[in-house]
Amino acid sequence: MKIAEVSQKFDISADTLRYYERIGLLPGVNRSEGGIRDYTEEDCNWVEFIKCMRGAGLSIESLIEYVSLFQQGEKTLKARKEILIDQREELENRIIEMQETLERLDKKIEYYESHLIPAQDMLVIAEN
Amino acid sequence: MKIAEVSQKFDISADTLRYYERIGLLPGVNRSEGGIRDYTEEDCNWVEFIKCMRGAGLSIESLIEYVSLFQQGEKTLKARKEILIDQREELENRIIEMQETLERLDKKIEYYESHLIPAQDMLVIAEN
DNA sequence: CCTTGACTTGGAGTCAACTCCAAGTATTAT
DNA sequence: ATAATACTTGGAGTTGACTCCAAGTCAAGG
Repeated sequence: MKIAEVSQKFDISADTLRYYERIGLLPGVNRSEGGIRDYTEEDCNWVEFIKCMRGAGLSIESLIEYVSLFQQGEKTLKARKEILIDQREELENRIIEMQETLERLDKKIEYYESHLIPAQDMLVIAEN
Repeated sequence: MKIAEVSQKFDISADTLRYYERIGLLPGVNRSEGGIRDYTEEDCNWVEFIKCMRGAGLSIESLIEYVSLFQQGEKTLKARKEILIDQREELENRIIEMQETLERLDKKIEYYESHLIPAQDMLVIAEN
């Protein structure tokens, strides 16, 4: 699969794909004789995985580390698992924080919904 | 309240507070005769609010718009409510996406937990 | 009054994560 | 074979959100 197809399939710009490769996040992509990238099925899986994890806010740094350990084989199973657990924890915390903020927004919207907000109560809207 | 206190109270650097003021996210902070910032209770509420919303990933741009409408008074109630609803929606979508990723991470961790991963199954870990 | 430390400004610098560019090479359609 | 299109590279530029800096002003203690 050429870069343009991968780009379209996963809605990631070709520049970003090349960038990921450059920084070691997507290593070992095969090339044709002419030097043109040819993504395997496995490469595509990684692309999809990275896109998903980046979408959830995992840092590129931690993903590079994960991928790099992966490439070093079975002896890194433990370290890889630890990264996953760490990142899982951080993600969960972010989600919890965001849910609290969501609830806060809901309350604010309720205030606005009840058309009962005189100017002097505006402060309350900001506070809550 | 002086900037250093506000900075400490909300764990936001004084530079960031000044930056927020400059870009119109935290307008109308009072000054002493000498020109030194003196945050009111209401200013502090805004600081806290902004910190919370930024923490959940709302863009500074949308927050500036909200604050700016707020300052224009009651006639902007509808527009403000719309911003809140839009942002709430986006936030919810992000949360949902992140929860899916959390579940995916959990599955991956489970794989690692069951010490049954031979080298040729590594692909599966990447895929799932 | 003088020193010390906190505050002020405008503007420059940093960081992560892309995104774009120019010059060149490869592939494909005619 | 040639033109048009897609790909390559290294490196520069951009964006959002800060973060730092220098030079100057202000305020509190001795």
